[in-house]
Amino acid sequence: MDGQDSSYNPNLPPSHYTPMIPPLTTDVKYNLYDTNTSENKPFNDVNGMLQQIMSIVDQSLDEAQSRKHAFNQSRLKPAFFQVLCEIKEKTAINIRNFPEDEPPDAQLMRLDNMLLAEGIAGPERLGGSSTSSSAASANAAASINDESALEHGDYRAKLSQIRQLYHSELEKYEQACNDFTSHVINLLHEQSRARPISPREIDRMVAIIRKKFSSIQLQLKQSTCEAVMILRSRFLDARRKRRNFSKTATEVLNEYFYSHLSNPYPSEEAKEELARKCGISVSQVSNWFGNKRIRYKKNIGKAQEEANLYASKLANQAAQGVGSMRRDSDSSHHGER
DNA sequence: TACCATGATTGGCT
DNA sequence: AGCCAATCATGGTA
Repeated sequence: MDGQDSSYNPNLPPSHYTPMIPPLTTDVKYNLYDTNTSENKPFNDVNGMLQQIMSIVDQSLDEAQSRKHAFNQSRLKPAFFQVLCEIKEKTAINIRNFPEDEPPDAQLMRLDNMLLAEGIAGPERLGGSSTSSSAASANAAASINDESALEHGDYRAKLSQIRQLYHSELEKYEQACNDFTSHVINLLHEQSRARPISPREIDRMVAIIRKKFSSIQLQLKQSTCEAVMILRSRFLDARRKRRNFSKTATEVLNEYFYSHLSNPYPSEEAKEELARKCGISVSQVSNWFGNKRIRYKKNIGKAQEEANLYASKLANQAAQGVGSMRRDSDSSHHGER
């Protein structure tokens, strides 16, 4: 075998050996390991040793126990264990056919990427995302950001809550995994004095444990991703997060609508101005007019009062002298109602 | 809690 | 691209 295996000595020095399983007998005779007794001599050459081991099942418990201890003290034991380890490597272990280098799980990678993208898994990042975006889209009414700042903060708070939970859980699993792994390693090391265990076997066991724990982590990551998705859909889906426009905004929009009732189709420039006045986006203005037109048409009777309301409002404004800058198309053509 | 109001979305049309 | 109509999903309220 290679140098790694040949250098491996599965045994502590015999003098340090303490049996894990206490002798079944309390008879002191077999607890004194006298290497000078005739029974122990056969362990000094390979053939004798093998013979002793093979016939151990025929012996009484006490006798077998005694031989076991004699074997443990034999100078041939390390070499013997080494051979057994090599045989194991070639046969029994391979039956399990443990995949040595399994490809990284695709799902796990996806989850990791997402967690990284959401700022859950990566390093803590400072909340500078909104400042740059608002600067970039200056025309999109600064007050929108003000209005949604509270919710945005709420979103970030919930996200960091998820992040915190994720990290503490992850750490917990990591800790548990390490504890368990070192425990098993210790156990195997201890057992390697009594039975042939190769370092590769231990490595494999560690790999198995890590795999088990990583599947637990996978579940954690999965549920974290789920939580983030739910959070996102709650907070970032505008449709779900519909807010009524402010009273002044609807007033401005209605004012325009009823003063242009004959042709309630604001131009792009008009939309932009309305958007600016109302602190909403242009597409929101378009939505509003779309909804308004269709709903006005559907229920003209009901809208009549509203129309009168805004008509009188306009009249008042005109009477108060604001009318110096006449509203262009209002009085000239509103024949239909 | 039921019901209506309202902003957003979707699909089809021009 | 802009619009209409239907629809969704939530907000507000009696």
